[in-house]
Amino acid sequence: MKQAIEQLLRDALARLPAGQLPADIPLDNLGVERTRDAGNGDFASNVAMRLAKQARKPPRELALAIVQALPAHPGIERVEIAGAGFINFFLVRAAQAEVVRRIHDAGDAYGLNASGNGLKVLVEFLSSNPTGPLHVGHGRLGAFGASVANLLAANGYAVHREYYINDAGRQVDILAASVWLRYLEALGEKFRFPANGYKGDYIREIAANLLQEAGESLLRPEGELFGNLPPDEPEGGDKEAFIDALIARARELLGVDGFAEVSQLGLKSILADMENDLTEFGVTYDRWFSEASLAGSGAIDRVLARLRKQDHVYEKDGALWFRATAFGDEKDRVVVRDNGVKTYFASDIAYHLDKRERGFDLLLDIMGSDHHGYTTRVRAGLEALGEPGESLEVLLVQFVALYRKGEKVPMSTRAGEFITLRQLRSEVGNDACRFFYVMRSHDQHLDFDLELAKSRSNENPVYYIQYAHARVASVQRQLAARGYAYDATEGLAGLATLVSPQESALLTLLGKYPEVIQQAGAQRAPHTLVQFLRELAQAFHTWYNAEQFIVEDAQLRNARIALALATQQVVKNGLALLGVSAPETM
RNA sequence: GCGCCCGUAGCUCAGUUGGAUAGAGCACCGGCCUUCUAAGCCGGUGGUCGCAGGUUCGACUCCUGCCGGGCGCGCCA
Repeated sequence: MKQAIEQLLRDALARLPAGQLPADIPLDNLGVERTRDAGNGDFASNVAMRLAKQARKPPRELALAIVQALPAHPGIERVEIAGAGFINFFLVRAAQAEVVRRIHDAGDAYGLNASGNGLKVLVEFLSSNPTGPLHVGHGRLGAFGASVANLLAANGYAVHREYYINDAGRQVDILAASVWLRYLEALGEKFRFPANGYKGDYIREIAANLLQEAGESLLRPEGELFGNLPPDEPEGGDKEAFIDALIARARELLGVDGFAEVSQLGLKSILADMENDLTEFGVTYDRWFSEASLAGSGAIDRVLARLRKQDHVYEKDGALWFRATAFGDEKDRVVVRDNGVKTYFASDIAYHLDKRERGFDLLLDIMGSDHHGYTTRVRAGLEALGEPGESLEVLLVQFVALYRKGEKVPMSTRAGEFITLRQLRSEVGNDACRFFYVMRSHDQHLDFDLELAKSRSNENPVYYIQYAHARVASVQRQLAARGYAYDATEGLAGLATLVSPQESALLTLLGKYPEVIQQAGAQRAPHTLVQFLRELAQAFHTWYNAEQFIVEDAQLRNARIALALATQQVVKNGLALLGVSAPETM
């Protein structure tokens, strides 16, 4: 409808007598929008106000000229000029109810559109270090990333979901060392655990698996391991230096293969656990991409060679630096350290180039807000390799704070007192989790109220929306119980009977749904859909209380049930995009 | 110090990319169940949109400067 009105306005402007408007006025945006207030019609355009200056006419006078030139349209009842020069469009009411037929015909596909034009987009999200279980902060990234990916798919983008596994760096060595030490403890060795090791209980579980798989073959006496190492932090030393020395020693004692066996087992266990956790959460990926594979395939070296050839790198202090400042970054960045080790940033460039080489038009990265600064760097890398900087879009998601009974739940990874995603899911349920995580804009800190998420009452927005869906299912059950059957043909034929204010409000919202999907996708803003669903549920509950659906008059009854079913369908479609279930009973 | 994000009702937040009288939910006050689920509905109280300028027909929205909060600023990953 919006497009139709825009076309009418274009036609009207073209019909205006020559000289009324300068010839070169831009017609890309005619300012057609839904009105907030039904008193101002269904759609409004501010085009007369925008063009008033160029036309050298008062806005209202120009609006009048436009309205007089406006072609008739069967869906538009009347057009009014209001306020400073708004042109308000009032739709024919009976036509409005036709949305019920469209929803009936489209079913699960209602709201889908092709605005994405099949553009290939790779959504990389979460990509947490595989060194421990996912916690509540990761949960938000997962829920948000999955919902954004769903929205893009609904808008006709070709979406690929990917998880980047940081399995190549020092933290994997620390993981391996931690697992091995717990393994030694399990075999009765006694020593103090390193300050910088991973101390979570999951490490002990992995160590137990290691013991089962490897038996005592990896046992080495504690004395050989710790002899002649620099002091750890508790002894006044540097915990970083200590753990590095410990890792080097472990490699000596176990051999490169033995050490790799431990780290592979650790990685495998943690990744399997993450994938399982996320799958239960309804968050799935098309591919888990290994950072280590980039080094293995020579992709990083190829990138470095290209940068060298184009003179985008230089040597200083024994390290190799990328001229990021030439591409808008605030400082140059090291890609190869003086010890010959390639940095994480070097892998990042190679990874993003790889994405482009796989044919993705848009690279959408979704990560925690602490990764700020990353965008400029990686974009600089892409540009240096001849890729357009706009192909990379980064969404930074702000932190989550849990609240229990009004008190902030303390969380610190260091002290090991973090709450895992699994714990949260089992406490409040997947539906409430998925919903609460995307309820707020991603650039807003999220206060996650545990009591509210758990409450089975009208205070809880998840239940409020799900209840609308369940209520319709209940009406259907009641219908059958009273010996009626829903007749869709009659229902759709009787749509013109749906003219009460509540029905009209509901119909308007149902018609708006495709626009909401488009907007939420374009803005990568699932919370927009959340707001909409709440409004829709409210409009439904209001109607439900105002009117009986199961009435004697068969045509009216069927028409009302047709509208109820259409509402149910839209609630279901919307919740599906958010990864929230639509229950038949509650 | 520099960079990014945020500041809207008592609390948590929307605000359709510059439009009409700034909106929800919670909390609070008052009503509605012999009738399809009261996990619901109806009505009411509540605002100097952090502050000060600027841009224009029009600013919560854009620009500048302050104030306040969060995060980030390694040859870490």
